[in-house]
Amino acid sequence: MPAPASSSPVPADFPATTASALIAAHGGRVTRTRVAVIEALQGAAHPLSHDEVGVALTDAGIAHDRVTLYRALEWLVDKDIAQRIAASERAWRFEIRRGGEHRHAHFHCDRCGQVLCLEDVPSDSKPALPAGFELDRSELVLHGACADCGRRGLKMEAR
Amino acid sequence: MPAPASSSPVPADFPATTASALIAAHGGRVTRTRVAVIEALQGAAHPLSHDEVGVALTDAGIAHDRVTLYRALEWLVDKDIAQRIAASERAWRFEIRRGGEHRHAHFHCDRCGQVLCLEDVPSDSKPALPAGFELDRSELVLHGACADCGRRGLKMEAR
DNA sequence: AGTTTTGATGCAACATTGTAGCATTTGAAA
DNA sequence: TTTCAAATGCTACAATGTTGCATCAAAACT
Ligand SMILES: [Mn+2]
Ligand SMILES: [Mn+2]
Ligand SMILES: [Zn+2]
Ligand SMILES: [Zn+2]
Repeated sequence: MPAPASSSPVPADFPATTASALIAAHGGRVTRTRVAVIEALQGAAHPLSHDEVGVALTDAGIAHDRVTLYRALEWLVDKDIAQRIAASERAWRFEIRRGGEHRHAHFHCDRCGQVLCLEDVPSDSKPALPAGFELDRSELVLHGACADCGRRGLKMEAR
Repeated sequence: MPAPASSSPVPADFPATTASALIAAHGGRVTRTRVAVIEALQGAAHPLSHDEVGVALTDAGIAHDRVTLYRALEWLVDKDIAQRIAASERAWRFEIRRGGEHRHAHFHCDRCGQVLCLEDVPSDSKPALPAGFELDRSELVLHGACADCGRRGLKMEAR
């Protein structure tokens, strides 16, 4: 089912939801890679690592290069379409930033390394900072053991 | 002023403060490297990267190997003498864990990469987690621009 | 003080994660 | 269709950690 071909300039401030609309709205070129990356992030139930996105692209039959993928993700973050999460593993994780949604905390299982979105735990503390400091955003990451891993049991299946 | 030489078994549960006492209290061997690392962390005004600790050791005239340093830091974290902070730079940072102190948040300047301890911003939220999850600790990192960098001005002197 | 034990170190090699430079391709505007 | 900057795909490279293993030395034991 081919969508109405071409035209229809996207209203730039309307919360676009399709990948191509999002890209175009930010003045970027709509490429297969970018579209696929966005769709991978949109379809994910939790923040994806660079590598996981890569797998998703492969699964979708989209050839891709490691570097291109890094650059695509970087661009998305830059445009605020996606955000990076440093959950204390070595690798960053990425998730789509749905318009209007407020920031939420994440849970990092120190056992299996999984990262979970805690949609209803806000991450927006705005404490008083030393003079001259300007706050951009706050990132709250909880650490512990996920249900699958259970607190008791072995130690350290992953950092 | 040489401390009373030798002897005096350290009361293992008293909050030891000297490096050697800390190490011994955790059943580790008191080595020059470990002592120097702890003292570097204790003397630091902010969390140090592996590399910064290395410089401190060099300054203190302590020869050291990259790997040994990593392992020393790992051991300290393992024993809960120090803690790791993932402030979203590539490299971890380490800080001493002073007994009884509650966890505090950190500020990461997205401009210059500096990390600052926000001693009076607690980082101890204990929100409700999905069933089966167990919380160990929570890490709160604020992002923005430090006073030196100022919000306005150039972009991206460091990630 | 000498011996022994085993934790800690040093070195080399490797792994992971991300960047930079540059020639080539391609999206999309003209 | 043509044009041309933006994206891509290499290839190198940088930064940060890790593994294996032979050697050293802290501290316990005699
Ligand atoms: Mn999330
Ligand atoms: Mn701190
Ligand atoms: Zn887990
Ligand atoms: Zn700064």
